[in-house]
Amino acid sequence: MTTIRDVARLARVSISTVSLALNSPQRVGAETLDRIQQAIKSTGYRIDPVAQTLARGRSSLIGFVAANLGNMFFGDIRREIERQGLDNGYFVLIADSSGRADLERALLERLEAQKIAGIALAANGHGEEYATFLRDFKTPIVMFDQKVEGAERDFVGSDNPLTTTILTEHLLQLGHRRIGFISGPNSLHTANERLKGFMNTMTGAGVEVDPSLVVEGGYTRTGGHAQAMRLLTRRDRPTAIIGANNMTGLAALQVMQEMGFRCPDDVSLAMVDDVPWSNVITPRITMVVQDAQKLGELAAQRLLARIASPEGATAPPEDFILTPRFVRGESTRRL
Amino acid sequence: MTTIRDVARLARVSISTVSLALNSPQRVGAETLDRIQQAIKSTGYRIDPVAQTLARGRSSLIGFVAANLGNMFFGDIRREIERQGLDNGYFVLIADSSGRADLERALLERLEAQKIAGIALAANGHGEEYATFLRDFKTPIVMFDQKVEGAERDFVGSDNPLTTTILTEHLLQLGHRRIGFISGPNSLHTANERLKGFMNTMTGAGVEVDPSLVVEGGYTRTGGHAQAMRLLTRRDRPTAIIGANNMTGLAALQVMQEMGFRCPDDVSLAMVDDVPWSNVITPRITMVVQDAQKLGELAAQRLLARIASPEGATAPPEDFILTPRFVRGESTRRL
DNA sequence: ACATCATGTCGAACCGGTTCGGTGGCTAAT
DNA sequence: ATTAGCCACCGAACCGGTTCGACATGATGT
Repeated sequence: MTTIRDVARLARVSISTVSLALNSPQRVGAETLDRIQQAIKSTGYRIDPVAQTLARGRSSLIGFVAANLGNMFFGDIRREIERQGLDNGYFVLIADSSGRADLERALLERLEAQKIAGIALAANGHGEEYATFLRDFKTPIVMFDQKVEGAERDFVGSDNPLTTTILTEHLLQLGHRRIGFISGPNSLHTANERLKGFMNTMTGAGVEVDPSLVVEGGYTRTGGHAQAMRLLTRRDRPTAIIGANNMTGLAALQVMQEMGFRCPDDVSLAMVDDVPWSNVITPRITMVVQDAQKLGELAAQRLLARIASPEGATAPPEDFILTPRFVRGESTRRL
Repeated sequence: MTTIRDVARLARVSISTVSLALNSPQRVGAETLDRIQQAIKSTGYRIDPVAQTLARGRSSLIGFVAANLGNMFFGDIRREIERQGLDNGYFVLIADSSGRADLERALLERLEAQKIAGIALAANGHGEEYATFLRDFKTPIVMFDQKVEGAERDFVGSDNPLTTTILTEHLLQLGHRRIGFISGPNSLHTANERLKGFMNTMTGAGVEVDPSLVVEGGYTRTGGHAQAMRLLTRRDRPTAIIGANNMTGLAALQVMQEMGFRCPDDVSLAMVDDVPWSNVITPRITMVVQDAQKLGELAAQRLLARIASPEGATAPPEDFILTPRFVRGESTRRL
């Protein structure tokens, strides 16, 4: 391994001059700069990022923390952050919290110990104590998808109440009144907002919500499956089901198939978020989708800005809310 | 930040003793050890991984490099490696090469500069020069999925010729003779082996293969779509199609749906590898699946063994080949 | 009683960079 | 001619650990 000292010796300058040449070339004399660059070429010198991190107190790594990388939604965001990160010289360190707040916290602390430059986080914790933890974190954090009230961090997400409002209005328009709603964990911001969107739209339309038709599927496949099963085995089963995310929506479809119900003839279905290959699933599911790529873009830009400049670090936190898009499928029919 | 020197001062020992206490407690006197641990508790000292990496010349990070994290297959493997890694104190640094060999190589070099402890790699490069690059890499590497001849590294994968052999035999048994095969990039080991499995089974059964029915879909959704389109728009279109991986297989299904063909009534379909939610796709696709979790387990174990012990580092490379499993769906019918 | 050895601890060098307070030489202002 | 100021460069301290050789002490062997 050739070090900065080897380069200095070869170029007959001090190591501090080499360091200068590397970091602020304009502050070094033209001829000297030339000699140094020659020496770098001929030795094949590559700066040691670890030593640099130790000396600078900050690495060129960016952290990406989410609940479930298997979910295409997070995958798309990750890809975008990784792309922009690499372009700016950052490596992306990925960690999957599996939706566990305690694990997520441990991960964040480990990332911080690595002197990571910044973190993109889809939080799974909640509550005041957690918000304080996030607020006092010294490393720049940009939150996406899940907003944590009181964390006072940049946030990039979608208009979540709107997602379910759109789907609910759509179903109401088709004549549905008994609508089952498979919600997410009430510790999650998006889950609460989506539930709110549903409830408000229903009551706003003068339709009373049967509370037993609102179930909590944990945003997961297994949770969604169990709850869809509960909804569909009832005598007075709903005429339509809304899945608050892609996992629970598809789980509901799976249950319908397993139980021999036909969608949409027997039960209508709509959900929030897309999945890969949704266009080969029969029936094409009616959904509201978020622009994951755009979300990733915004999150990455904001994070890089925070990291790069001192003024970026002190700017007040900002929210970026995108409007989701309605995609009509064939999984909903007029009653 | 409290450092090792703070702890040393508080425990009234030298910093080297604190370091000893941390790394080989049995070499430190009981009473001294006690004082040091007290000091650690009371200061809340946490070792700085960056400084440790610099001093040791090796970090506690593991790299995971694959072509497409969005593909569930890689996702499952990643999850397993991450799980085992975390259990052993390793963080997993993920990088997506997007299937580009040059990018992959750059990523590997960056990982090495981070003094990463080990790498799990699904290679996308090929050729002798690339094999040499991998062989001479100083960091432990365990390869999975894609074997690179001459790299002389541990390899964890499936019996790839068998995957397509099984599918081909299945289709032959159903009376199919004109079978379209959407292959992967011939720079990839798995693609070649799967193609070989198909060709050998066909000729072994005395069936001549129409070379124009063997196309190269690049293992990607778009490539698979284009090639499936070519196959299905022919007058003498095949009666069955095999997708060499999940992307191309599903792309073929998508084309069938777009063109109004019914599967399996008009064209039969089979593919290698599963996708999430395949059980809500109609028809249920006949496939041969790899045990991704088991693959991840093996890869992680092997990598950790290489990293942990000096004898592990010198052990000769070994191949671990798993047998894939046939999953019969309803996408293939008797002619 | 003396050489031998194991045990516990320490000092100092080292890993490979960054950064800050100089210093010497040269030009510009007074 | 003197002072001021700037430019290019350097020395040394520092980031926070690890590791190795040395040393003091007390136990063991003969």
